[in-house]
Parts: sequence; structure tokens; C-alpha cells
Amino acid sequence: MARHPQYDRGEALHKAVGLFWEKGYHGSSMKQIEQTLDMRPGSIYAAFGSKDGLFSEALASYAERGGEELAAHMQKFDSVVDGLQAYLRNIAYSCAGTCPSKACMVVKTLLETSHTHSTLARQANEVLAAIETTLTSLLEQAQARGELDKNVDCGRLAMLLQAQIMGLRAIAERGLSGDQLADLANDMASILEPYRARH
Amino acid sequence: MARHPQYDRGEALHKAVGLFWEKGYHGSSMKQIEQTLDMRPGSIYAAFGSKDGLFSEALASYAERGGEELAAHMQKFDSVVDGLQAYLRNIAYSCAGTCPSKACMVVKTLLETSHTHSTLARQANEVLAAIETTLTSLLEQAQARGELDKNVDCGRLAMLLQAQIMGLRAIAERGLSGDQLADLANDMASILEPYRARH
DNA sequence: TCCTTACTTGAATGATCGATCAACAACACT
DNA sequence: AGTGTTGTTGATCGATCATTCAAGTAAGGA
Repeated sequence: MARHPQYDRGEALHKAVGLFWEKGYHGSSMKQIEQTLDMRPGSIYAAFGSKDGLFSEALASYAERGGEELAAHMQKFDSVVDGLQAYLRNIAYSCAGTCPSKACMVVKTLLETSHTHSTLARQANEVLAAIETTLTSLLEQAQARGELDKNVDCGRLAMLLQAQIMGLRAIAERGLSGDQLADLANDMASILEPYRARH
Repeated sequence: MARHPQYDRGEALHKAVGLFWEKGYHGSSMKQIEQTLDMRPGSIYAAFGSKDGLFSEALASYAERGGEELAAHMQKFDSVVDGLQAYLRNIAYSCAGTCPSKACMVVKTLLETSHTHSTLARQANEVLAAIETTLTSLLEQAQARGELDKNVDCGRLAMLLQAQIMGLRAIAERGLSGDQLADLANDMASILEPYRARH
């Protein structure tokens, strides 16, 4: 019994992700947000409550999309380890494209807000913990299948893997060449080799 | 024929490093800077020109201190590879302490400013490039001494090593336990093993 | 002692920050 | 068509942003 919003909420969030991912929380002003979303302050505040609320939803949206991409990627591989190695190489490849930023938005948020905005820092932390859990499950699954050595501590290896992803995407922000990044991703993929089960 | 400054420039810069390292560029206001340095705006602007200028000098000071620490650390080791492995473990240990932030200030600066403040981003980039060069030299020296395999691409290994350091210090910002961090640092140190020369 | 020079102080600047709200517009219902 | 509800608009809010500057203060040289 009333009027429809003329914006699409998902589309607005997608645009917000683009801005926040590129410029960060403190680096994005409401004026820039208004321009990016093509919405006026009243609509933005009615839809998302506050700048914090919008950022929080954008971060959640980003994380969800990332999780879906990882799941979709892994589904293409019979071997978990092969899939994870390809995932690393894929990051290097996609960093050559024109994303808002090379570095991961979650990591950028964690580093930016850990001492200035505890709510957002906690959210970023939870996302990273969830990714760690996902990686651990994948590795345990690989271990159960006999892909990984029985003595491997999967939680520990998941942490090593997450650190690789964070390091790779952070160093990509330096603007390295595609070849350098591809070499690095290959070297990181090789790190997993010693953990494979020996037949 | 005039008055002396009553502040100590080096000490002021040290305090500025503490604030900027913790809160970042956009997260530190002039009011906070005034309180941290115990200086009034006029003095700050007379001494450093602008907030940007102060940040730039603070970043340079941080980088110089980091470089000196690495050099001092490496001098304690006969083997370069042993020294670098210990360096990684040392990061995990020192992250347990009470630094302004666990993550590296240079990386935080790069990620925060790469799309909002090109001057600072460029400076952070140059610092990282200098570290990469230092690591490459160390590894080449190790290779000349027969510590590393002759086929190792030292520039490429330096990049892998830098990515480890960035990843380790970034993931430390999650607030992991000392044990978890120590395990991770050990796993990263092990990455260097396959690059050693086989006798 | 007095003058010059340099450093310090704190109020004030205009700009921009995130956020609010009254007025208006559009659609779904009776 | 009339009415109630909800989305949109843009001016406007006080707060805070980085920065400036005139006035005051301390110390070296004559």
C-alpha cells in the first residue's frame, strides 16, 4: 500500500562494495557514497541506517560473494590440493584485471579499523575466522581422502594458507607485473607439495 | 641568537610513529596528534609543514628503524638462511608484545592510501621495494656462499619471503594466540628449506 | 639591559564531516 | 477519485576536519 523503492538494494550494495573496497572506510565520504550509489542522504539513511551500517552490509556482501566464488572454484577440482593451488594462481591472474583494489577488502578493513572502529574490526575478524574454518574443512576432507599426509595439522596448514592469500593480495597492491605475481603464486602453490601424502 | 625548540624532533617523530602506526593516516586527527606530541598546531606546522609531511617523516623514520633492526639481527647469524628463519620467528614473538599495531606500518599505509593519497602510497611502495632489494642481496650473498642452491632465483625468493612477512604480520592483527603465531612462523621458516643447497 | 630572532600559544578560519528532517511525490489500497 | 503509506529530495544541522596567524614568550648577541 505504498511506494516502491526506485533503487535496487543489491545493486546499491554492489556499488558500495566498489567504493569501500577501493578507498576504505575513513577514505570514503558520504558525498562520494551519494554519487556512487546515485542516492540522496535521506534514502541512504532510510535504507542502511548509517555509514557504518552501509559499510557493514557491504563487507558482508563482499564476504558472501568471496565465499561463493571459493566454493564454485573448488567444485571444479577432484583434488582439493590441486584446487587450492589453482586458487592461488587464480588470485594472481585476477589481480591483473581491474578490481577496485588488488588487496582483499576484509584485510584492508581489519588493518584500517583494528584500532579505530572495534565493531567493523570484529566483523572483519569473524569473516577471516570463517574463511579459516572453511579452509580447515577442505584440508580435513583432503586428508580423509588420502590426499594429505596423516600427520598434517589441518588447522595449522589452513592458517599458513590464509597467510599466503593475505600476503599475495597485499603485495599485489604494490603494482607488480603480471609475471612477477604469477611466479609468486606458483611459489606459494609449491608450499603445499610437502604436505601431500607420499604413496 | 634566538630561542631553542623545547621539543626533541626525534622524540616527537617517535611519538608520531606510534600514533600513525596504530590508527593510520585518516584515523589520526590533528587534535590527537597535538595530544600525542604534546605540541600546539603552530609548532607542529612550523616543524613538519603539514599532517602529510609529518606522516611522511614518521613513515621514513619507521622504515629506517626497521632496516637497522634487520641489519642488526642478520649480523648475529653466520648463515643467512638461518638468520632469515629466525627473523620470521622473531616477528611472531614480538607481535605478542605491545606494539602500536601488529601489522607493519608500511603495509597498512600502502593498503590505506593506494587509492586515496598517491604521494604516501608511492612512498610506502618505495620502502617495500627497498626491503625487497635488501632481501635479494642477502639471498644472493647466501647463494654465493653455497648456502642456497645455484638454480634459485634470488629476486623471486625475496618476493616470496616478503609476502611471508606481510602475511604473517597482517594475520597477526587478527589477535591470534602466541602459540598459533609461533607455529605459523615456523611453518613459514620451513618454506626456505627446499631452497637450500644439497651437499 | 635591550633588541632581535625564533619558538609557542590558542583562538579563529573555511571546508567538509556524518546525519537529520520537513516538504514533496508516487504508488497501493478503498 | 480520495486517502494513507512510504520513498525521495535537498537544505540544513552542529561537530570536527586541517590549517593559519597575530600576539605573546624565551633566549642569544650587543
